[in-house]
Amino acid sequence: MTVAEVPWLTDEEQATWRAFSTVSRLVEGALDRQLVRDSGMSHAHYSILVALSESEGETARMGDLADFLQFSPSRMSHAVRRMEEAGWIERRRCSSDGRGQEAMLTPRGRETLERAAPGHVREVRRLFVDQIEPEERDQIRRISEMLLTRMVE
Amino acid sequence: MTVAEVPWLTDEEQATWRAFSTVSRLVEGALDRQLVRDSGMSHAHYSILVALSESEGETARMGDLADFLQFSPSRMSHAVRRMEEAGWIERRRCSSDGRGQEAMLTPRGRETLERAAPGHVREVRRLFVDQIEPEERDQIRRISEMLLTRMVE
DNA sequence: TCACAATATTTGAGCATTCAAGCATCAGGA
DNA sequence: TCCTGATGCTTGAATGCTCAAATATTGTGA
Repeated sequence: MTVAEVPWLTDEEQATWRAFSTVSRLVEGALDRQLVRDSGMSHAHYSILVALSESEGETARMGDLADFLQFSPSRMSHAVRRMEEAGWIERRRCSSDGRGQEAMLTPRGRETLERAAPGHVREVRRLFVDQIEPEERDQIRRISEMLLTRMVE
Repeated sequence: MTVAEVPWLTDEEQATWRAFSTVSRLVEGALDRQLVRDSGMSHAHYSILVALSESEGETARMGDLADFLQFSPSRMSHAVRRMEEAGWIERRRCSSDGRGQEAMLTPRGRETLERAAPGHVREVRRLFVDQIEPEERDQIRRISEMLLTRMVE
């Protein structure tokens, strides 16, 4: 496809895209830094701890975790290895499928999550949730879920 | 601050936050992959090329670039070094301030940008711009710019 | 039953980003 | 003029993510 065949972005489209893209990156970066600074974990690690804590038996298959969080298998594998080294997670072979692995939250992992959560939630509120009106929240949610659906399906 | 003192997220707030956060990450990741695959550059590199191409004389101070794109100085420095190695950018000492550096687009950098742009714009359209109605676009823009203002000020 | 493709996950290399520290230059006051 | 702190940028170490390749197990059709 040549340049001429691509409909360029209008000024409005470009301004919207740049604002959205920049704010996403800044919010994500700020959350990451807060978690690393105060709890020694990345936002990815935090999300995995949350996902496990919400799972039946605080245990989940690697693939299910990856699907739920929309992580690549490799990202999940690297992250869980780190977290196992930190003592937050244990891995064991899946009984029903020898190829699979189950990740399980350890008591220490649960404690770590519980200590990290308040500061993280406060930051999510400060940067995002408490900045937007309920009406705006509904708009963002609707649009985000629509985009997500089309990307994931 | 203890757990009890942090107002937890309601289900609605949490759903909104998770959808926004996930979709931002997926869109950013998809754009990055498209650029790496088709043009051998990251989204950060692309943004720097665009910023330079829009600058007076296709030249800009490192710090101004970093401010404009909301990059950390160190991120900008590493990125520009790589791009200089690739022959897309030249760096020279700033004449008015011996501490400063000016980054300038090379002809090869401009060509690289022009070749990369159509595919990137197409992807931005496919994943974001063309998926949302004009009304939704205005909503996203307004909210994003509001959040940005409060983060950057 | 056997071969072979599909699936689940891991691994290693390479690049990007962050933080902390370092270097050079500039600006302002004694 | 000199000293000192601030500024602009770079550097190196540590970590995380992506891709491609590897490993192990499972399912399937002949």
